[in-house]
Amino acid sequence: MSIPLYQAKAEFFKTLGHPARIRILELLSERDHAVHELLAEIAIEPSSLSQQLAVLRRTSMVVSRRDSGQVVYSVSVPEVRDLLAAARLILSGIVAAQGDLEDELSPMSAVH
Amino acid sequence: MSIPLYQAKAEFFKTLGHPARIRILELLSERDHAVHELLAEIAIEPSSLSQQLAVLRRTSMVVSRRDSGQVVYSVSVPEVRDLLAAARLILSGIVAAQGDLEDELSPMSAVH
DNA sequence: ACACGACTTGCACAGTTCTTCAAGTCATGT
DNA sequence: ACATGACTTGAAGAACTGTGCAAGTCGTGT
Repeated sequence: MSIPLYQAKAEFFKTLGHPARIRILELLSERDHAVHELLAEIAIEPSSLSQQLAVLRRTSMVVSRRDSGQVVYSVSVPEVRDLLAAARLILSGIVAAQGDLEDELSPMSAVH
Repeated sequence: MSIPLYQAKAEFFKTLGHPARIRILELLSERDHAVHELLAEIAIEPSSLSQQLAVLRRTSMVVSRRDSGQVVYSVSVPEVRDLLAAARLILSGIVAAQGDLEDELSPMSAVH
């Protein structure tokens, strides 16, 4: 049952490898959100949101609790904020180095 | 004309979401390596290694140069090291919370 | 010019992940 | 007890990713 570390890391990053899941984590790292609040911010089917939340729950990155008829999610590991920040840093470095990728990346950027 | 940032982030993390690519980045963040050196450390087919290197090249996370008959790779963004460290931190947090995966995480965790 | 080692690329097959629809659960208000 | 709003789950097909083999390129030494 020995899962090598690099394997665990890969799984971990894979969990972050989806736009909706990134959005969720960013919103949750600001403050806790009920599912319907997330739904209002992220343009996606309820069932799809639920699927992505399930992925994040499975990897223990978020936890949910019931609160007066709603389900409220929160990040279980506060360091997630640091990680997203580190990613932002690297990303801006890469973008700056490439200089001109921004234009190609714009389709559908209206949303955010 | 801004990139949907969460989309770019997701792509970025997706790039990290593969055991071989994690290994590669860890090795390269120690020092530059020629392909055949990577091959000696990572147990995969040459063509598979090459494919994964291509993925990392495409996302500008590594660069390659030819050097006396060999191809040498290096990380192009030094902050990658920080990112891997941040991931390690979160991972150990999650693991500690879950309790019993720790043993598996020790092989080679001395350095990384 | 030729062979060889060091890599990379193309490709087909297999496995994995996403998306959506339909159905199901659960707690609250009437 | 029933309806409703708030979510979750199951499942099927589409889309994407990874793997290994065969073939190809590139540079160096003979």
